[in-house]
Amino acid sequence: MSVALKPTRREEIVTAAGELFSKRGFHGTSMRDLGKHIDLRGSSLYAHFASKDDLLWAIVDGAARAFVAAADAVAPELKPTAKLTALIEAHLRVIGSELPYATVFFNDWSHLSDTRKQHLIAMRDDYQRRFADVIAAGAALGEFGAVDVDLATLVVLSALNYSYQWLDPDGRLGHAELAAAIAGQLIGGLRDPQTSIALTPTSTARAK
Amino acid sequence: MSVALKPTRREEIVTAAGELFSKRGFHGTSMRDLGKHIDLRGSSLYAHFASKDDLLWAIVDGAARAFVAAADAVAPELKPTAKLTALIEAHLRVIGSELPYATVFFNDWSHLSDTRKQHLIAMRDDYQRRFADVIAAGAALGEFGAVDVDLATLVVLSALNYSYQWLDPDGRLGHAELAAAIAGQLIGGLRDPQTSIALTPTSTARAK
DNA sequence: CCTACCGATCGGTAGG
DNA sequence: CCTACCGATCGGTAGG
Repeated sequence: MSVALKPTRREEIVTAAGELFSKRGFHGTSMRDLGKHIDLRGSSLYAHFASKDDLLWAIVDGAARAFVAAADAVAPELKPTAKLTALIEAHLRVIGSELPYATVFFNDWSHLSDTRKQHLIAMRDDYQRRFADVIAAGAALGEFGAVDVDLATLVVLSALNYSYQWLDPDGRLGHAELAAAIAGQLIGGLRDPQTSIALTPTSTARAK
Repeated sequence: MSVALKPTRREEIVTAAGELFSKRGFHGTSMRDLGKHIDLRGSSLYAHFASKDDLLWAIVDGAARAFVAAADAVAPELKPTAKLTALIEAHLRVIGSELPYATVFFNDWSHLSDTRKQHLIAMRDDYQRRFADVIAAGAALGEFGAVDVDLATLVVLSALNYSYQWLDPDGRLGHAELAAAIAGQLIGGLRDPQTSIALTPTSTARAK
């Protein structure tokens, strides 16, 4: 919440950690490396975080909460198409506006301690259900076709999540245009999923 | 190619590294850890690989080649819709059949040495172009709508790539069904992208 | 492929 | 927030 002016030392640490972890990975960054970036001894970081895992958790949990908060801000009374559009826009906004944190979130969540990993998975399942519910409602109302809701949800969220790899806040398209185009494409796929074309049996050989 | 019987020691190492790196990450796995899993001292691994980076490269380059080989096996004369379906199926087949390698490919490619990273990015750009070309051809022929080709390509490949996180070779759906459903959804989005709905200005507050 | 070893570095603590 | 330090471990090499 308080971000703009006079970041606390703790915030400074989290910001720097977000940048370093996102570039070199959690295990590829040492506490000493991190300290150097904010003129602090590595050992002094432990006055603010009891462990490296706690620091990772600050980032990952913060990102998870940002996703939930953005989805919470979507008007609940919207019809499925409009609601899914808003959810997609919100999701992309969080990724785009907090790219280093989003990168750490997606790349390094698996290196959290077991308890926290479980906690995070529960949060993710909840979050995912919001998308699934909207897609199911859209299918029920005829706004979307008769899709496999769980699979369709995974496809939509996959397309959104992987965008942390290529989203460019300073890119050719502004956020609104980008989000609208992506939402349009993903929702088009829900409205009119194509029935499968018989696949020619391509190479049956395993590639390796 | 030679996989079924009597793996060489080198293959054994790569297989074990694929499993460990995919679980704990490249920097989270030590050469000694790896050695233990195949009854070898960590130092003995250096008789087969000159460096840990070489070992990561064996995995990542192998996965990259598998993607290219699978795409090469797609009949070139197919019309855009059928061709894109086949490309999607091929991409998912590589991920699903080599899940640990695919996981390392997507999670740890950024930890390669700079030269190799550059090499890999060039391969990826080539590979990506195959998808972009088919989508552009489809748009030109009217099989697809007038999409932003580069963006539409990123959305399709993002949806496919992130699937390494949840694809389950022993899951509810078989590979063919799964691939057909995913391809149907993604191609539906290219055929009939929805024009954007005016977005209500949801929370303008940054989430963090 | 092993033993023995290198210098460097790791996450973290004690005690101020 | 620092100095000094802990035991453990890292990637990698020498020499067989």
